Amino acid sequence: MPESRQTQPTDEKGEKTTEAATAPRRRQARGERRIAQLLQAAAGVFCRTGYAAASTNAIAREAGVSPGTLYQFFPNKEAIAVELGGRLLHDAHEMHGQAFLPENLHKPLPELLDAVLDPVIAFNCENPAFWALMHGSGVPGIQQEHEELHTSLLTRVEDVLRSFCPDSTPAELDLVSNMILGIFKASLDLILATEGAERAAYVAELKAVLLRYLEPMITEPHPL
Amino acid sequence: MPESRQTQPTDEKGEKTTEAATAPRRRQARGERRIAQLLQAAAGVFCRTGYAAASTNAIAREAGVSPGTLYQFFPNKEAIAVELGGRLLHDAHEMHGQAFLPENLHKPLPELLDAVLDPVIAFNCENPAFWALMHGSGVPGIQQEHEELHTSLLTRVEDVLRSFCPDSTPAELDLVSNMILGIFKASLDLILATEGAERAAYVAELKAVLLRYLEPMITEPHPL
Amino acid sequence: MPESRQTQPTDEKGEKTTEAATAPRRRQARGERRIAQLLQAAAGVFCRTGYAAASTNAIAREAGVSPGTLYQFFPNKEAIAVELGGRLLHDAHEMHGQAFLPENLHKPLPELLDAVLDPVIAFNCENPAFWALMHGSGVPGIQQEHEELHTSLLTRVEDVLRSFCPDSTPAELDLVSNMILGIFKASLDLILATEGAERAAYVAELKAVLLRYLEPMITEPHPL
Amino acid sequence: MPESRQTQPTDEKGEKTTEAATAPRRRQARGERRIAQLLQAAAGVFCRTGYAAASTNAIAREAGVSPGTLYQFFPNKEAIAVELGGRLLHDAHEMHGQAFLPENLHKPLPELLDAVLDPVIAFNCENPAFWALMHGSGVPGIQQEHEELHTSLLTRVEDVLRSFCPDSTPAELDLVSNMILGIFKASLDLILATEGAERAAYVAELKAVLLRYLEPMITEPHPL
DNA sequence: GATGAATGAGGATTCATTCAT
DNA sequence: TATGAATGAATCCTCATTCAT
Repeated sequence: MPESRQTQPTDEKGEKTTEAATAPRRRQARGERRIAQLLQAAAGVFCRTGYAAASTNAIAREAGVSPGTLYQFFPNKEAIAVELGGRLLHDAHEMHGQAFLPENLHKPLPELLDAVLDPVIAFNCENPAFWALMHGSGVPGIQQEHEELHTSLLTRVEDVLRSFCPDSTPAELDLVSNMILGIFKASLDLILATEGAERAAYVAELKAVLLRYLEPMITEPHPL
Repeated sequence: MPESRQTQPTDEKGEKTTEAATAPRRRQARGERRIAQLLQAAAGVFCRTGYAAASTNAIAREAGVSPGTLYQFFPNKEAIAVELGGRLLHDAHEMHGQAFLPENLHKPLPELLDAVLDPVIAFNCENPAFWALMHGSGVPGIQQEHEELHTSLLTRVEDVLRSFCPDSTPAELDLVSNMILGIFKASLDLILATEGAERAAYVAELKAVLLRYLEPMITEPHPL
Repeated sequence: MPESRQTQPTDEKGEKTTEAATAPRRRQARGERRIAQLLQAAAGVFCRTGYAAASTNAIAREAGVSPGTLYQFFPNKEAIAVELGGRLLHDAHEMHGQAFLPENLHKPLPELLDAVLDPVIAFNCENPAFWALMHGSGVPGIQQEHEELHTSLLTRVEDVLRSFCPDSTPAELDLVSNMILGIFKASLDLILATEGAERAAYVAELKAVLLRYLEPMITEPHPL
Repeated sequence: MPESRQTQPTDEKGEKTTEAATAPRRRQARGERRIAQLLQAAAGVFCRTGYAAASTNAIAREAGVSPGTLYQFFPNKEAIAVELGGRLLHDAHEMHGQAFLPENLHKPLPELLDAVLDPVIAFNCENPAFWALMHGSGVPGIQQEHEELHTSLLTRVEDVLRSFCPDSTPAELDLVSNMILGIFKASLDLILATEGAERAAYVAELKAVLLRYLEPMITEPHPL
């Protein structure tokens, strides 16, 4: 487990900013930097070669440190992926908060799709490692994060869906939400694999698919 | 390609073709069986652990033979995956031929979706290794097979699409076909992950998605 | 041990040339052919790759038989080399008998060198495997043959030498004979590595070296 | 070339060059020692079993380290042989510089032979692996070193020869030089296989052979 | 006798992880 | 802490040899 997670020794008392307190803090700062450096390197390597084929030595090399240093911060290879996944997951959660703003629920479907999908797509374009990691590592620790992510997203999608089709059974909601997520992921692959106008076209197409899929289900007339 | 495919050495004595030809054939039959056995074992291991994490020794063990035996028929690990992929690909191509029958083109969209999707889904349910292999092995030989499969499917989908929307530009056709394939693959994941009624529900949902996505594009009125 | 060496079941009585006796003989003949075929193949492979790097499967393939067949005639890889070495050794001994004819001892040195060296060189040019095998296999069985060959040659050379320098001590004889053999082997490498005029030049040079080396040692005036 | 040769990463902090530079240097020193240790072990194993039969595990065991350690310094088995050959080659070149001093050219032949042969023989007696490696490994990398060595020696011998027989054609020089080298190598085998007085006797005999072989060719009268 | 499949120990090499400095 | 050498189990693959047919 990375040191960054260790409960910092209640340093918030603020007193005694003398050497005895400054040195550890500086060290911790350096540690944070190292961890960030290592995670960024890991992100790059995972993206390029996938989790399984990524060697810890390669990650250390990419980060410009020795393998020993890597193991000073992470107990093993999986922990790196889990921590990286965790951080990205955290950012993703925050981003999802922005995307699924309650006020969006009252927009008509096309605008809601824009409001939700655009930031999610943007996030994934900026953090390609996220998708690469979550996809298929086969590692329990990450699998769990993936499921966490999936469940969280599923819940959010179901919430939106419920506001549009209040009469649906939970089973229906689950079914449709999973389809939506699946369609989204599939499109994300195409979006991440392209650039510029083509990418934009896939984004538009994704929205079209979802719009046409969902429109007939809407039972609750939305304002405007 | 396994070595057993080598042209059998035409015994020059020529006498007693019954006995002289039966023995080699029987031996070849044993080899064929071993190959099938090994490929089936490989399918299982690949399915469970993925290509990269699958060890040749594990495959041999699963097949109940020694590692040396495996290498009597396959020069290396990749060759196993390529041969397995090739065989499944072959079966897939045949199945696609059935699924995309020319006569299906004249059916209305819902029936066409049934006619095309049902056999493809059935095939994938019966050969889960196919999807696992084609997905992400990172191995050149399989990558190529995957692309071959993808291109072949893309072409077939485009052909269908063109008959429905003759006015579309090639770029549009390509875009939409890729979306269709993506949606199909995403749904396939869900379908393969479920069973019974739930699986059937996902199948139905997939058809609904495609139907609603494609219906507005139809420009060519189909009979009835 | 090859069957060819097994004491043939006293078949020389000559009686009963009927089927009961003919069949075995034919079988034995076939075995002899197989052995010759295998040894020839082994000679080729040993020549090309050396003993250590030569695989029994490669020898079998070169001979056009299966590995199992090879082991029907030879118990292991070494036995092939030993038998091959033994046969070549046998031929070499015969050839040496021709080269070291007693009458040659009375020729003047230059002619004696021609008489001895020419057939030996010819033999080695025709049987390059001989030299390759004898050289450096590291295998006990062959090592022994090599020593046998070496000793036999050494004795012959010493005999010649003694007739030229009857006053030499045994130690001197041994020393000089070893030098002569060494010079011969070194030159043989050069001779086998070249062709045509260049080869002839090396042969001439070898004789020159030996002539000049030995001439000053001659104490016994030879006739004519 | 072992990885340890990589340029040390110029620590950018620059402070305390005493401590900051000593630690890496010490580590590098350890690496150097390991490499030397491994090469010495390899020399022993190659000498005993030859290159092909030498296993990397055996070399590591002989060096008292784990197989992984060996691969920290050498990328593969061949690299060990090449590096070992390279180092010995380097030493040999230096030694040849001493042996073929220009001033030796003006000595009479017997003294020149002493001046040249004695150090070369001494070197080979002290580094028996050199000869073992250069002889017959079949590995491209070493083959090349062997040829390099051979060419270098050939050139030096031709130079000496030319000063003695200025009228010889290049072809003659090449022929004779190759013979000289061949005789030398053959004698070296005998010298390395013996000890004490016997070894000295072979050395003397080698000189006698060369002296008698070359004397008649001398056209240029040397001083004294 | 012949075949070729089967065996399994052994060899080269990699890589996650630990340790001395 | 940082380093990079050290470890050794695990992997892919080879090949001499045996066995069933």
